[in-house]
Amino acid sequence: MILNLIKKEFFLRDTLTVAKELLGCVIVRNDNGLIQKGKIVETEAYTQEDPACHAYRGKTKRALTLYKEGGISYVYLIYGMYHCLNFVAREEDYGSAVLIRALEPIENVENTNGPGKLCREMKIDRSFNEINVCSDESPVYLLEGDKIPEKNIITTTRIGIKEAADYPWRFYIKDNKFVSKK
DNA sequence: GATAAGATGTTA
DNA sequence: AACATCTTATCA
Repeated sequence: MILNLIKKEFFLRDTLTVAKELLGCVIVRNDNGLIQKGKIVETEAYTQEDPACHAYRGKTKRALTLYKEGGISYVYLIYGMYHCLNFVAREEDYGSAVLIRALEPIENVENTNGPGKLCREMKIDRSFNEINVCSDESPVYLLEGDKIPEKNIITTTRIGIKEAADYPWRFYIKDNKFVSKK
């Protein structure tokens, strides 16, 4: 099976659409020739109008990445010990991103059913912030994957936040064993 | 400069 | 259910 790189235009769309269509796509981690791969099975959307989003309070130093043009990564540290991997969506000057919450292992990965875990497993830290994920020259990039039928996509509320916790902006693949648990 | 809270994971 | 542990944002 030939897998194509995801084009930048993919990210320059509505954040919820990007979050939904990222399901089934493949994250590739190239660590000096060591290749790790995982299929995205769970995502969450965050936008500028969303009180739970880092970009909600404007262009702070950390949120600056979110306001850049889509197609790059956004990595931040949470609770002082865990990294979270996001992909920036929308055009320049609109702050939004899609949080990757869980992967299904494909190659050289195990136990990636949580945002902090998948970053630890793939050795992703803040030096991976703002990298282009639409090029196979990058240490982390994305490939087109299975098209997930609409009926197999579950839409529900997000996890681990207090603000706007009732937004149905979390998406995951139905019956997939690797989705993070409550 | 100080302080409070956080898009989590592990352990008991 | 508690805790580990530190960056970021928001005050003063």
